[in-house]
Amino acid sequence: MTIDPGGDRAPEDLTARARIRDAALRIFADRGIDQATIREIAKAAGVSSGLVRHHFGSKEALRDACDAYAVERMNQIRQQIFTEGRSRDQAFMGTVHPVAMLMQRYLARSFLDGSEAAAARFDDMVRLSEQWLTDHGIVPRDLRAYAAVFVVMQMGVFAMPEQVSRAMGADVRTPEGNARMLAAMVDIFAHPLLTPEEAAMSFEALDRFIARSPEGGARNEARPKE
Amino acid sequence: MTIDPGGDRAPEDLTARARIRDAALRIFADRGIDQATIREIAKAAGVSSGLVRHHFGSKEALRDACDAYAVERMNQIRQQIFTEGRSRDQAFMGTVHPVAMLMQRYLARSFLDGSEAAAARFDDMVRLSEQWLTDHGIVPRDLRAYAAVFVVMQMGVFAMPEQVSRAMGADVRTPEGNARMLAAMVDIFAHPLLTPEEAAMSFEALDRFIARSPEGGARNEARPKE
DNA sequence: CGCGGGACTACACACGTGTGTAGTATCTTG
DNA sequence: CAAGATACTACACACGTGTGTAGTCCCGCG
Repeated sequence: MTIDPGGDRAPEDLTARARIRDAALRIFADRGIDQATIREIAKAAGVSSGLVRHHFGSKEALRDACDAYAVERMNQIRQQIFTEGRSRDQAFMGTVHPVAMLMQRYLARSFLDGSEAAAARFDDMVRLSEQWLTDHGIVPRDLRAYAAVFVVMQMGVFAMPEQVSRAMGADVRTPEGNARMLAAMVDIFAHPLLTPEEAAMSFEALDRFIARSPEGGARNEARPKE
Repeated sequence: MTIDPGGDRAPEDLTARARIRDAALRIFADRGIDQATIREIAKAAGVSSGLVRHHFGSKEALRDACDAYAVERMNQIRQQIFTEGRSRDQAFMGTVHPVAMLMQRYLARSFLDGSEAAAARFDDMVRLSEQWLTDHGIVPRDLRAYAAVFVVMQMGVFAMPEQVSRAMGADVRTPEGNARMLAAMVDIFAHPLLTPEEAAMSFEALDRFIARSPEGGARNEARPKE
């Protein structure tokens, strides 16, 4: 099953440029950005490889276009869910949207590969997480590290869909499999996994390492790129 | 700072074969397996590229050797920590060991890239997680999905060290930065992030999707490859 | 000493890659 | 209609890759 990043439009109705971008987004998300080839994308879009270059200039520029489009689509979906008054469960329901699923996988790949745009996007997500945590009255020992780890944990789930699918016995790239995976995430975050005693012992041991470092103790220095 | 996968031995004391394997492990973990090149590994090991082939036959075989060595080293470390009677916090303290840090990053890359050995290793970790959860008296709604997601979440942290480091403002590839990151993980798992009401609403919404699928409801079918 | 085998290197090959270029079709617009 | 731009293709180039091959060095052993 292939997901159309454009939504409900039929592929033949799209311009070649849009078809290329959609194919790139999907293949980038599936194979990883470095592994994907221009020719493969062109073939999937039903055009020549030269046309990809004609429209986007380079692979890097094509990736930038995908980044921008992914962010735009995610914002659209967020907006749509929000204005539909589904704010109760927006955080998780948004991710079962087929297009959102694809975008999440694309973004995860983007984080893995690394780029300026990806870094900026990641920092956005960390900021959003910090806000969410603060709004929920959660006050971690180390807010920034907490939020950063929180984000990578969530994205890790979208970064290794094959492993999760095989272990679960259901394809997480389908809405149903994805929903089941998300339900497991909710379950994880709904209950504590460590007893206070276990956590205290781990903290004590880990703090010894952190304190040993000259920089490890500093926690609230200026954010890189605010 | 580069970590020596072999431990405390000086690089010049190792055989060329071991130096190649160590260099491969480190470069695979840093760049990703597909991105790493034989020539780069050879250069890092101080040998010719032909020697890599002479000793390992192919890149895939080199990777297999790294897989086997990573598992072996991880078991050694686990054993060591266990026999030292540090079982209280073994789960997290083991991962601050410099070699263990590297192996975790290697394994994460391995999961991302995908291979038979990686899949088997992942399934091992899922099984271990299921056991750990059961031993801790945690009974999730969907044990297999829960354990699978739990594993990818943890590995996701090791898969995107650059993103976490930048957001945290400290390199998680150092023992201190890693310890700080792990402390954040402990903090996340020590307290619930969702209220029972929030979790219930999310479950209700997600279950609608799961129930819609013919396969989504089945959860305890035979494990693939037990 | 002789010599055989493993460690090791230098070099070449085939291939896939992103990119460049020239040319053709198709659409737009005055 | 004319003509210029735009969409699009086919083909070639330079380069890095994993892999193959021939040859050299060196150590152990009869």
